[in-house]
Amino acid sequence: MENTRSGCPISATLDLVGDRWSLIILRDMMNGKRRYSEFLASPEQITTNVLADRLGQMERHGLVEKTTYQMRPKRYEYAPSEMGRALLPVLQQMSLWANHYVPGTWVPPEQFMKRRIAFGRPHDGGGE
Amino acid sequence: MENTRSGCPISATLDLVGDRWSLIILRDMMNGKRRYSEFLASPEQITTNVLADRLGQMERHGLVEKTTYQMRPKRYEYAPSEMGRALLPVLQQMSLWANHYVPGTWVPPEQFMKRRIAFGRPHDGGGE
DNA sequence: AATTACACTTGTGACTTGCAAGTGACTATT
DNA sequence: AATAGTCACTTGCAAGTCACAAGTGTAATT
Repeated sequence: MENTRSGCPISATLDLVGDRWSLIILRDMMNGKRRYSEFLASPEQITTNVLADRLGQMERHGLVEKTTYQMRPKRYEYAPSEMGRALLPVLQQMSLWANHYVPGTWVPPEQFMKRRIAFGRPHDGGGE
Repeated sequence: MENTRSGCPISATLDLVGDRWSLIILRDMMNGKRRYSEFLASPEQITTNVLADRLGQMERHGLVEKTTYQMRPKRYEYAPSEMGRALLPVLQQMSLWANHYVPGTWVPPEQFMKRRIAFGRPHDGGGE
């Protein structure tokens, strides 16, 4: 999941977030979660090594920004970048789709579904 | 990638199509491709075993319908079901996002981006 | 000094993927 | 009639990714 398979925008998106976990973490961030332990607490039960790996990957790709929220002991928090936040419409469409076609899925809160994002000017993903 | 991790519609969607290939195959189907050899010919270069596996998985999950288009020798074609076609908005949003944020991605044809789908009545995914 | 909290890292085995080659049913060509 | 070709796969194996459990480093708390 590192370099790009083709110029197709769909495959490019999947090369960045086309796995079982990245968009779950982004979803949590959109809902205000910021810390490692908060992501671990989600019902999908991501494991610690995969979480650390995905956070690092998304940071390298410019989807997530890592900041130190406390020195001594050093503690970090993770927030979605503009590029990361701009994936909200993808998450919203997935939600609408699953609510229609996958029985038993819950309906997300209005504040999640109604939120609108605005694209900023494009920037380079800052690949590794 | 088989049973559901939580009731979250995003995680449910990812449980069905959250891998590197399923949505690429669906994209090809949305663009009219129907046959095994056509999917293999795409620039992303899926391998034969993964293609066979994903087609079977998506068929079992009700995203794809397999029909025999010729007896003697038996030949099959794969078309997206309504459930599969309903993922178009997800693909469109991914395209918009990548065109904005991932340099070098091509812009999909208008007929792909402008197409609109209508949700039918919900139906059960037809688990395996 | 021992315990707790947070944010990870490491080790191991199981599962999934990529790559290459082979198979079976037929059709077309020589 | 034998050979070659097409299509839609299947099989085998090595390499990569994942889940699960345990351990590490820094510092505050008791």
